[in-house]
Amino acid sequence: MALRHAVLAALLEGELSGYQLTKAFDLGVANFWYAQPQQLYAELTRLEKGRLIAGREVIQEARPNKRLFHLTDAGLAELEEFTAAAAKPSFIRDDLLVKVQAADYVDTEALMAQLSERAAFARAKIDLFGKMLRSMRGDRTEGEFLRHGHRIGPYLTCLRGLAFEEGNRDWCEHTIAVLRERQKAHVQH
Amino acid sequence: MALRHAVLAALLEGELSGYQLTKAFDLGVANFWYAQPQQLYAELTRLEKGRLIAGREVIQEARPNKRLFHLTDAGLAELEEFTAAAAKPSFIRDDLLVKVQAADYVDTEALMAQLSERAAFARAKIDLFGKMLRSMRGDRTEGEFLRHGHRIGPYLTCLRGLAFEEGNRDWCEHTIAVLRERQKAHVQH
DNA sequence: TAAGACTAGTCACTTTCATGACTATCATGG
DNA sequence: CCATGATAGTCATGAAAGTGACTAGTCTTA
Repeated sequence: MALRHAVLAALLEGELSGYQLTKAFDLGVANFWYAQPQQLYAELTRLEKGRLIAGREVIQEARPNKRLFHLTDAGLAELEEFTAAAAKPSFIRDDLLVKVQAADYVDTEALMAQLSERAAFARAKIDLFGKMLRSMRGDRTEGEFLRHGHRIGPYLTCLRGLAFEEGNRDWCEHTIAVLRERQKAHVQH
Repeated sequence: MALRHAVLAALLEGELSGYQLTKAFDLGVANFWYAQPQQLYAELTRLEKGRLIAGREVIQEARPNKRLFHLTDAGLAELEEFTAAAAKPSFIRDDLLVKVQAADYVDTEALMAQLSERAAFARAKIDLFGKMLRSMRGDRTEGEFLRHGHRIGPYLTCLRGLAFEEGNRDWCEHTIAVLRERQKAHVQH
């Protein structure tokens, strides 16, 4: 029951089609969850059956018809219940960390390539988050916006995403530097 | 195929029993993955069947007998192959972020309680990581250790875990402060 | 003007993860 | 001397997440 609530939270923004949701959850734009189209469509079906969301069909001319979903009262209640329930601690769970854990025993070259790829990915997301934050707060300062803005949830999660990716970038760069220096030292012997 | 490689990477440390592994992966001590005992035992069984690890029984007097596992050559090869393969990007996936995303619509009191619980948890882990790092590097400085230490993988992943938890702590505290100030402002109207 | 990307979604299937309940024995504290 | 808690695991089952393959029309651009 996890993606479930992420979808409900996303629908707080207003009406969204399944396809729009996939855009948000897909390429990592959603900074608080991630899921693939198939999972989202399946979840939407389940949620609609449970009457936590309701959809209405929109007939379109130039492109396929779509269904726009919105939260029902029951859906909002469910989300509130979920928020009140105790959260389990979260952990990093990342292939790349497993690989670095094994760094002393495996091919360093391949590992460094992956670390720099990840660093590049992180930089791209940092960029994206910066733009999203700016667009959410408009011409107000961050402090101003957080004090008086009317919808700060997405802004706050975006801030976490930003910090997380900055952490990724810094760690990847640092790790690369360490591995490179050891490589150099090793060659000299 | 993810826990699988995390277990292999953990066994690089040397021989470990299933029970010792659970201690490492359990309460979040392992900074690069997390799993419950049942999953680990199941994974160990699978890995042994696939001959990626091998176990030997140790008969004990005062406590139950145990099986110590170690990597086989095939296991090391598998780990190397895994490390060379492209890593998929990782995402934060956290209940708490979903809840904050909904912050504008749900009970703030309960949410703040969870945020401060999480902050406390993060502080505890920061402490733990600090101790682990110190014990790994001994009396050397970090730079010294990273240049010349003979096993730096766990140290590097530990650094990522530390930074992650510092990020959690800071974000939780900041978010609490923001929510509290809004609450205050709201009451005054 | 054909290839490729975008909108909009579905079906079937597998792999992973998580949970609860259970069995033993021994050591320690109150 | 009895209740915890640590050591060392096992079994069964359910929930969640991930993957591949597909349909079908439209818009863009090289």
